Amino acid sequence: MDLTGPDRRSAGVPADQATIRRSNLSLVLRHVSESGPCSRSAAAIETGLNKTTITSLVGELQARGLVKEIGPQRAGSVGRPSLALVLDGSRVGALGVEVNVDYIAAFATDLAGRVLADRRISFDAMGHDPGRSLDKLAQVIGKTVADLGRLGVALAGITVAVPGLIDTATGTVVIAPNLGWHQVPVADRLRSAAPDVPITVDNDANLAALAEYRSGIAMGTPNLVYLTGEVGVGCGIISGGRLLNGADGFAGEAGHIMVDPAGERCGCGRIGCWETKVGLAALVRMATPDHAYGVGQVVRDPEERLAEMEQRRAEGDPRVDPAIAEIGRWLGRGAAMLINLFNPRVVVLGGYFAQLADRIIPVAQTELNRLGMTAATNRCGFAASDLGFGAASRGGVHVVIERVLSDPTTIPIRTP
Amino acid sequence: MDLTGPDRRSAGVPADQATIRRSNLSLVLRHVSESGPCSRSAAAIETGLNKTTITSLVGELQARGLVKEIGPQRAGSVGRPSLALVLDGSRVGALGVEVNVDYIAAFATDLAGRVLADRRISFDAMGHDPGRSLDKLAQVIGKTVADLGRLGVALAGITVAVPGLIDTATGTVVIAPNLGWHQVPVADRLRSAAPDVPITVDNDANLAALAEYRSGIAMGTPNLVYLTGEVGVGCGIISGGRLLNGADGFAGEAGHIMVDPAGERCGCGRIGCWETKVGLAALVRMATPDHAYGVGQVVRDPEERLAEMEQRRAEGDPRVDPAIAEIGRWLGRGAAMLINLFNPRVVVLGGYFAQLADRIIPVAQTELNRLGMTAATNRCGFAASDLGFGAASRGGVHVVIERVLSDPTTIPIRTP
DNA sequence: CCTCATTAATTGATCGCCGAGACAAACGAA
DNA sequence: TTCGTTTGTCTCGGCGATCAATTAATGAGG
Repeated sequence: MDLTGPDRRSAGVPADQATIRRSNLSLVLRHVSESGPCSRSAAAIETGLNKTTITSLVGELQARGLVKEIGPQRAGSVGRPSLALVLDGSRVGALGVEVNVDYIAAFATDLAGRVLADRRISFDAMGHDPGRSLDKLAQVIGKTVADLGRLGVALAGITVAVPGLIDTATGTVVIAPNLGWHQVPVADRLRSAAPDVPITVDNDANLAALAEYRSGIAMGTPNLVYLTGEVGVGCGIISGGRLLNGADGFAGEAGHIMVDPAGERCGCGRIGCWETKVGLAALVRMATPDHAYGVGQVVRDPEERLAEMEQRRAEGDPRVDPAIAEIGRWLGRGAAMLINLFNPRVVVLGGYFAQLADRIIPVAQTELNRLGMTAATNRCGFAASDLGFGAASRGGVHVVIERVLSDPTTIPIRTP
Repeated sequence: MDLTGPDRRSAGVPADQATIRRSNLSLVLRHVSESGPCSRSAAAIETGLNKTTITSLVGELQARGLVKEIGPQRAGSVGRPSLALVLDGSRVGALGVEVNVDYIAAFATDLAGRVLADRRISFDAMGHDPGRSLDKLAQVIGKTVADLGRLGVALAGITVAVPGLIDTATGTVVIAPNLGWHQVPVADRLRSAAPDVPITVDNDANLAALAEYRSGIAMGTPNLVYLTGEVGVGCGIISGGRLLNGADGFAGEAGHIMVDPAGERCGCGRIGCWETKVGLAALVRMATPDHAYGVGQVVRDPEERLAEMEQRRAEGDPRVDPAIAEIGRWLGRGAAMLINLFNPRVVVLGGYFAQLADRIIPVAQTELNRLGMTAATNRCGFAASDLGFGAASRGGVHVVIERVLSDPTTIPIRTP
C-alpha cells in the first residue's frame, strides 16, 4: 500500500512482465516482513504463488540483500527441514530527519525496524535563514549517512519532515510559517549531502500519523486521527490506510476550525479557533498569573514552559489542574467533530497532549460522551502516543521502508 | 481507479500474465473512453503500449463488445487512413437504482453514458415493511432489465443507493433510519430479480458525490465535498479520487457536527447540530408562521413544503428571503470547517440547496470570506449540482461503469 | 496511369514471467 | 535399511509484450 504517491496500478502506465515481477517480489517481501520467519513452501501456500516461483523470487530478493536464510529449522517433525526466511536487516537502511522550530532530529533503522541511529540537536530555525538551516540539516544527514556507511548499510532513502505545506512532487516547502520558510527546494538542496539516495519531503504531522499507524500505539489501524499538542495544534489523518492530503496538501488543518463563535481572536486572524482552546499557549495562559508570558515566549521554549507548569503543580499551585481539565474538555469537543467527519477507530494524541495524557484523556472522553454518543464516537477512543518527539522522523523512516516493500527493485542487485 | 473496493494491486494477491492483460485492457479502454475516438497507432503512442500490443488488446475489447471501429477517417493527409476506435455503447449497460423515503428511482446508461432508462415512482417506504419495499424495488429492477434486454444490451451490474449505513462487502443495509430498515440483506434479496448480474449497495450521498465527480458539475475534480439539503443534511466526500468511508462507513456525518454551542436540541439528542441550522426543517421553521408545521410534516412532503415556500415568496411574504439568507450564512460557517479539514477544490450543493442555489451560494460565499480566508478556503468555491434528484442512481451507474473500465474481463466474450 | 513516400495495421520470432510436474535432498518412523 | 513425507530445484510449456519485417491503403508527383 503506497501511502504518499499515486497508485501505480491505476496510474495509466502500461503493465509488462517487469510489473508482475515487481508486484510479486513485493508480495513475498511483505509476507516475510509481516509474518516473521517462514519457509519457502509456507510462503508459497500463504501468498498463493507457486513454490517454484517463490524460489525464483526469493533468489532475487537475496541478491538484492533484502532477505536471508537462517539455518535449517530443527522442527522435529517428519520430512525435510525447512530453511526459514527472514528480512535481511543488515544491508538496507532508512533515514528520517525532522527540522522543527527548536531542534533537528535524525532517526534511522534497518528494514526490520532495528534502530541504527537516533540523534537530536537543538537548533533555532527562526534564528537562521533557510539556507543556513539547510546547511545544518545537510550536515546532520551527512554524519548519519557516514554512521550507516560504517555499519555497512546501504541507505535506501531519506525523508525530511517539515512543519509546513509541502509540494511532495518536487520536494519543495511551499510555506512553513514556524520556520520562516517560503518556497524552499529542500530536496534539491539536500541532494548533494547524499548523492544517489532518493529524498522525500512531507509534512511533520502527516509523517507522525504514519508512524503511529506503522509502529506506534495505533499500529495497523487504517483509520486514525493524529493530534499533536504544540504551541498550536497539528493534525494528520489516515483514512482507509492512506494519508489524506486534499487538493493542495492542506487537509487536516484542524487547529483552525471554529469551535467557539464567542471565543477569542486567533493568531490566524479568525475567531474561536480550536488552537486557542487547546494549544500549549492556551494552557500556559490559563494556568499562569496574568501576562507572565507572551505568546512569543511560549513559542520559543515550549518544553521549558511545560516543565515549569508541572513544577508549579508539584508545588501545589491550584491553577494547573483546572487548566489541564479545561484543555481536555475542549479537546473532547473538537474531537467529536473530527470523529463524526472521519470516523476513525482511534484518536492518537501526541506532543504535550501525550505528556499530560493521564489527566487529559479521561476528561476528553467524558466530554465526548456528554455531547451525545453517535455510531462513530462509541466505536472510537483516545490513545496517547508513546513515540515521543521522534514521531515525525520515525514516520519518515516508514515512508522509505514502505517504498522498498512495495518495490524491492529499487534496491540494486549486489555484485559480490 | 477503483472507488469503492480495495485496491487490487496492493491487495496481497499474486500477479500473473492475466493481471497484465487486465491492466492493459483497462488502460486502452479507459483511453478510448476518455480521449474520444482515436486510431490504434495514436492509442499506442498515447498509452505507451506497443502498436502490436494495441492491435491484440483492441481485438479482445471488440470481442467483448466494449469497443468498435467507425469507418476509415478521411483525414486528407498522406498515408493509410486510420480506423477510429470508439466505445461500443450498444452492447453493455449499467443500472443504478435508489430507494428513498418517498420514491424509488432507476437510471440506466450504456458505457458511453447515453441514457437507456430513467424511471421514478412515488413510494412510501415507511409505510411498508422492508420485505415489501424490496419486492417493489425488485419489480422496478425487473422492468428496467427487461427494457434493456429489448434494446439488446447486456447488463454489467446494478448499484443500489440507500440512505443509510451500508456494509458494502456483503451488500447489507446495517441501518437506514429514514426507511425504518435494520440489517436488511439487500443484495441477497435482489439477486433473483437479475440473476448473474453483480449487485452493489452503497450510501446515497456517497453515490451522489461520485456522480458529481464523474459526470456532474465537478467532473474530474478528485477532491470535493458534496452536501445535499434534505430534511437534514447529507454529505459525501471524495478525497484523492476516492470516496471516504472511515472505519465503519460513517465518515462524513456532517449533519451532526456542532456549529453552535448555544443552539437548539437536534433530533439526534445533541445540541447545535449543523442540521438544525441548514436542514429543510430549519428553513420551513424560520419562514413559516409559528408551529404551522411539525417536523413530521416536513419529513413527509419535503418537495411540497419547498414549493409552498417559493409560492409564498412570490406572493410577497417578507419572511422567506431572510430565512434563506440565514441558511446561507450557516452553510458558509459549516463549510468553512469542512474546507479546512478536507481541503476540497469545490463544495457541491445538491438537494434543496441546489434549487435555491442562486440565493444561497452568494451568502454562503460571503460568510466564508468574512470568517477569514485561509489557504484552503481561497482555493475552493461553491457550485450547485445540476443532476437533480437522480444524482444517487446516476452515481450507481458510474460505480458499474468504473468496474467495467478497470476490469474489462468482467464482460464475457460474445460468441457469434 | 504508374511509381514512390508515408502512415496504419498485422504477422512471425523472441524474451521474460508464472505454473505444472518430475526429481533430488533431507529428515522421521518402522 | 527402507519407506513415506516434506522441502526445494529443474525443465518445460503457456501466455503476454516487444521488435523487426510485411502487407495495406492513401496522396503527391512525373
